[in-house]
Amino acid sequence: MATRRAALEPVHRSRRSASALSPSVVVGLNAVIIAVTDEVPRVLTVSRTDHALTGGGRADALPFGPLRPEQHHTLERGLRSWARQQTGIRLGYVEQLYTFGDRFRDPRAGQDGPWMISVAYLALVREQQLAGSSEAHWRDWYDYFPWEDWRSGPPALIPQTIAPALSNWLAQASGRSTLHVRRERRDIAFGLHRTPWDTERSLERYELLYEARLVVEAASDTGEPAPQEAENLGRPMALDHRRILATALGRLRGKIKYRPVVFELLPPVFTLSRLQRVVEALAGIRLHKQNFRRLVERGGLVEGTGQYDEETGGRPAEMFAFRREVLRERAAPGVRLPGPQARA
Amino acid sequence: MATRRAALEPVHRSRRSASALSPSVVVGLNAVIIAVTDEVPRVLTVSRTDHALTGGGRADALPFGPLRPEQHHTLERGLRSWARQQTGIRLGYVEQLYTFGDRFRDPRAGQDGPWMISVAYLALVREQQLAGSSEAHWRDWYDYFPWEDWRSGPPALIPQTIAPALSNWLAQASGRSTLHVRRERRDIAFGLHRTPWDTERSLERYELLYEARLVVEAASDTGEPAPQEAENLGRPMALDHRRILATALGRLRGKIKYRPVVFELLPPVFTLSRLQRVVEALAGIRLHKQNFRRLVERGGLVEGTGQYDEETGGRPAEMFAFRREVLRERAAPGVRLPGPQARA
DNA sequence: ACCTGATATGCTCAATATGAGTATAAGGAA
DNA sequence: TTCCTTATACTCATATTGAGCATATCAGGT
Repeated sequence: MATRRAALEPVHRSRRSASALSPSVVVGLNAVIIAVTDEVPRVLTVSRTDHALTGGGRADALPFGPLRPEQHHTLERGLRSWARQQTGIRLGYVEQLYTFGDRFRDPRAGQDGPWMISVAYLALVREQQLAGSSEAHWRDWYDYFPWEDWRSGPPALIPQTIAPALSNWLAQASGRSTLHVRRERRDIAFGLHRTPWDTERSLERYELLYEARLVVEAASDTGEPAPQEAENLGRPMALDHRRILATALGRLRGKIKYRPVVFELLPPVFTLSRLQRVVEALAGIRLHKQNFRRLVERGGLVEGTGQYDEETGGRPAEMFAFRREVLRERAAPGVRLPGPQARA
Repeated sequence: MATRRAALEPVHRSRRSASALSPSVVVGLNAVIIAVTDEVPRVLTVSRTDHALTGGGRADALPFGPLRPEQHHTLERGLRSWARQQTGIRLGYVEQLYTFGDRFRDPRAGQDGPWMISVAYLALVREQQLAGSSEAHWRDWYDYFPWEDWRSGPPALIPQTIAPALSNWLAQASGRSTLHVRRERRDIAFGLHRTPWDTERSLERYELLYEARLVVEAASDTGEPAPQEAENLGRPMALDHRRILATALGRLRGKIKYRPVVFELLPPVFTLSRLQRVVEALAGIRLHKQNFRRLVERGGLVEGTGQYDEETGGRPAEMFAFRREVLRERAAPGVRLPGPQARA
């Protein structure tokens, strides 16, 4: 151990004092690549062995690679390069998401292991085939967060599994005030007790479940076995990748409301129904059709092209395109969601 | 040894090669600490020598320190610790802002110098005295961005200095399409040609000025002398700190609209006028008084306490307090800005 | 006591925007 | 034709906004 450490020192120290001040920091780059194909929002994952998980099996992971300062001129370019290498996809729209450093250390690396911080990015692409050879897969993001999909009403999972399990977690609170704090967090996160469901709180929800040890990652991080419920609470991912994905989900759900980013997920022309289905897929709720149309059309976000889609199976739908001029006209142009439709 | 190496494999191929792959990355932590004291939003700065600037003089900088993995258990705690050390202030509300890695390299370090990435945080505190000894100062953030303050109408700086300088920059565009792109960026960023002023685009504005070489930092980074206009376009900061501050400004302006963060800047009880002045200071615009009051009061964001402030110099104002229950009632509780008041 | 000048707080009203439908149009299939 | 399906148009009660006018309550001067 000691020798190993010593052997490493020179590498880190070589560049003068700055390095000596903060040794052994590895910067990772993670990509959350999102597309929407017929009603389902998908995330691009790669498969990788994760020793923390169930006996060294393979787990879903986000495309990832360490920052290489000599090659990557910027963080974002490094990210693009890794994404391309691991998935074959050339990214278009990319935005920085968050930098994770708090919770993630490889448990086996020990206290003096290298500190890893991950800079995560969100990328939006149009649906596309993957090159056959790669380890990459498109997966429904609701596989990871089944409680986030309210498109066909409130998921039964919440009253049946999550709420009871969280009540249990409440009961374990030590003092009166922790109890109160926990109850408030639970209610706000999951929309319990007359609190409305807030689509953007996906990260809070995941973190709450993690804290209550209800997702399998929490169990593997602590070494304790996962409780029964965890099996039903979504597909796990490697390391803290599901947390990163939850962050992406919340961010994207918020952003579509005030910036026209949905169009990154759509072809240049599309029907309003298709636009609506994409928004619904992301937000995880159903919207009132006529009002949605009124909002995007009269809001100047889209314009008709005069072409018609004959494949609808009903009356042909007009094809629309994003109306770029809206950027000049309105301060925060996005798909403001009209009140959610009552349950289907 | 071999076992250990294998165990780390998934994360990055062993410590040794990981370091070899990404040598010399220094992670810095920057704090943008904001307070509002009588109508002026302030940022906490420290003075530091900056060799890139005007012959090694001293420049304003944000509290900053490198991440020390051995000491700092999380990024945020590292940040708090540095902020405390450099300014004496113990931070309350803190959120991560952005990670900067793209533009900032110390010019003198050369190509193979250590790569520095900075994780910047936004902190909100109540107005408070600074310990006398420190190098820290509270500064009006509009000293750095004079064009951002629209509280007494559109700043003359924009039509008089910025617009002409940017037109000049437009003229230097090479092709027809770059010209078009530049014009659109300019108009949207600065609200020119019937585009509305968007308070949240402060980063875009700063970056545009930087690109057009109209702020002194741009000049020092390239080695060229700063053009005349740059002197009037805000007080400079060390390195890329003004960019970080511009990011903070935009983020905060956006966030007050959907999360009740303003209250972090206020004492537990306050008059509605004071609340309004704080919001106006941040947003940089004046609001319609009666409508503002209606919005926060009827929106359930605050509640009267029955106490009155006798110091108004007019009719005493009732003291209000943040109403925590709003978190349960509304999905995105914040100070939605009522339409800006017509110019004073 | 009575103005005047500040603020604070209340109330009105027209113009829009929203939520929730109902009605009609235009295709394909039985 | 008659259904069934999806698209698109129009309606209408209600809520939210933008913009002002009106009144209340203090301090200070006369």
